[in-house]
Amino acid sequence: MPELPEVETIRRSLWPRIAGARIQRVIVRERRLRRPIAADFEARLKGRRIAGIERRGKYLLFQLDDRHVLLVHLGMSGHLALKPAGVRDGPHEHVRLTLDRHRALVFHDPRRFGLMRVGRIDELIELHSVGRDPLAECWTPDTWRVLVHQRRLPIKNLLMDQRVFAGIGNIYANEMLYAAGIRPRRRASGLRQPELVRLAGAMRHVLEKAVRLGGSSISDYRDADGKPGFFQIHHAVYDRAGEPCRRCGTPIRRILLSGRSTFYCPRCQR
DNA sequence: ATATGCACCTGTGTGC
DNA sequence: TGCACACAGGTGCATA
Repeated sequence: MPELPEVETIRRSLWPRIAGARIQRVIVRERRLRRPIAADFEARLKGRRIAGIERRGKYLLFQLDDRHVLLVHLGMSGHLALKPAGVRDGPHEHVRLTLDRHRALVFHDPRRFGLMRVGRIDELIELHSVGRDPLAECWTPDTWRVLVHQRRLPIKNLLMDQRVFAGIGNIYANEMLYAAGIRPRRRASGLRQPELVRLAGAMRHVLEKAVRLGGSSISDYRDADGKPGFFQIHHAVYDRAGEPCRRCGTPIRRILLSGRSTFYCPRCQR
């Protein structure tokens, strides 16, 4: 479900409320996530304080006071919510961290594509292949030339490659390609300099705007306080097949790229 | 090495 | 109303 803007929104809404909180109890109701939750998960968390929250791509890293890290990935349908302790668990609330001051941090994930792990940061192999943050880095034309060099795959697939651009998923790949006026199927290596410059600007602009608006709430995404995002109101192409392009009125097209729905305006994107 | 297809899950919407 | 099917914000592994 969540891409960079949604994960960043959760991080920002969570941190001021749980900074320094002590984890008093750990309740795991379902260990079968993308990978099974390890047997020592509870013991490694109990009694720790939350010393920081960092984001790497779509991963959240809760820094603990013993130099370990709680790694969380929300997959397609994962949520993190801060609730009053004692509120009854719903059917898909797999992990509950009871905090001090009568609160609980709850992980909810119907499809169970999410991930939760505790370890030293160098033990968390998932992080080894996470690429560079599209917002944190300065993307120069030289950087882009290296990235697209001899890459014959569609540019949309390159944008969604987490080893390259950490955090971009299906919604924002579609939206930034529209903003840049580039068709999703174009080969990465075939993009010309002005197109790369437009794409670099669109990447930053789309993601920053989405973060400002709290991400996209398609069906049930909420931040840690239960508030929805509002970027979906501004989607130009995502999930708008057949609807008129906001710029030229041409119906938005839907195609499949590597099995993922892909949307574009045939007139505005070349 | 690189690119695609499919599997992993549950929930929801659509059409018959 | 019920049923079958397609599809959903992601990732990883097997296969060409």
